[in-house]
Amino acid sequence: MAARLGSGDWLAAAKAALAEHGVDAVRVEPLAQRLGITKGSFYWHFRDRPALLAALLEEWEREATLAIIDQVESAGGTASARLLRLFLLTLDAEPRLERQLRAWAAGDAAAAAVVERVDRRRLRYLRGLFAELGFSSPEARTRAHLIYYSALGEMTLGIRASRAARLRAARLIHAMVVRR
Amino acid sequence: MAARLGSGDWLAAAKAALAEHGVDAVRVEPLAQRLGITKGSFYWHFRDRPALLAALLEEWEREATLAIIDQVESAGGTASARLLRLFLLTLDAEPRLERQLRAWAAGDAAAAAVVERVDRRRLRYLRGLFAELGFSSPEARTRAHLIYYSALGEMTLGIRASRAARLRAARLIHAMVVRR
DNA sequence: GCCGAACCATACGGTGACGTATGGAAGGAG
DNA sequence: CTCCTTCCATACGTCACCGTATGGTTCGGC
Repeated sequence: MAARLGSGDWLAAAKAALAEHGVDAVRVEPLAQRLGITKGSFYWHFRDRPALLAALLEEWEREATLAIIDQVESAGGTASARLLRLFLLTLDAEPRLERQLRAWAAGDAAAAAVVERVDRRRLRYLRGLFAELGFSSPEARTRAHLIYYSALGEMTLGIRASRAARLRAARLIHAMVVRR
Repeated sequence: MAARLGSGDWLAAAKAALAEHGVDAVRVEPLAQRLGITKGSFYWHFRDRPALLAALLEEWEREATLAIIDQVESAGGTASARLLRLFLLTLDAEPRLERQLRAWAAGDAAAAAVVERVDRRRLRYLRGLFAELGFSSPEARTRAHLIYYSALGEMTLGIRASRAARLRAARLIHAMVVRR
């Protein structure tokens, strides 16, 4: 069943390797071994390793922007409620991919460009929410940064408290950042 | 003049390579070429590449904790003033090393342990400042996290506004986080 | 049942690094 | 001046991976 595989399988394996061990583990021959196949398959589906990495970046850029924001927008509610919902969602988000992508971006211009675009889009969305709450443009900007940094920090830092503690912290931060 | 060099020169070169291009660029032979010397020298001063990386980690752990905190403590002032001073200092801090070390930590357990220890120490210090301001323990904890995440975000994210804008943002964040 | 296209295996040459072995050179103690 | 230590150069063997070449295998359409 599904003895043959397509470029999608390679991408999935690459994504898994990236999330677990970083971009440096996304190598053709190890992936082939992991897939129980030879690299002959890889060079049929992809031009070379850079092409795989580019595809990986492209896929992440698409997902990273839409995934959470869409989920929040479709739920609706006041700007403040959406903000809290958004923040709480990041508590349960899988941080490994996000983390490894930022690590990748530290040493690679293409990845850095993608991460920067994603950051900009997410920040723009957050600014919009604070604008809805009536904050002036620079105020909205700063508060957007503040809550975004917090979410990223919670996700990417090694220090992780209990879920209960993080939940309490999230509510407190939300209250501070929404308050006039 | 100083034709011969010691392990310190290798460490310095390694540190520069790390800051510029990440841990992956800290390789023996490229460093040797950059130093205008051969790797025969390296394997005299260091056991192997892991030993160099370990030394790099050790040095950073020492500097990263002391450097800023000491500077702030020696200046004195109220807890709030020290907090603001600390935050402003990070605006001019060189973010590349910090950034690359976190990237390194994403794929290496030893580096991750070091970064986590550094984070813990810095957070402990921040918690102390908020405790001085009279915040309860969990409140102090959350506020410490909040301001730490912000500083890290400002340092490590690709998006960097003008210095004036960042300064304004820093003051605003400080005000929010200090307010009861 | 045949054929072309899609897919995979195998074998190869090339590259950039690692670490080792061994033989100098340079510099100070005596 | 000599000798011992410290430091560096050179040459080598190895390894992991890249990308290519080429030949096999499977599958859908006819």
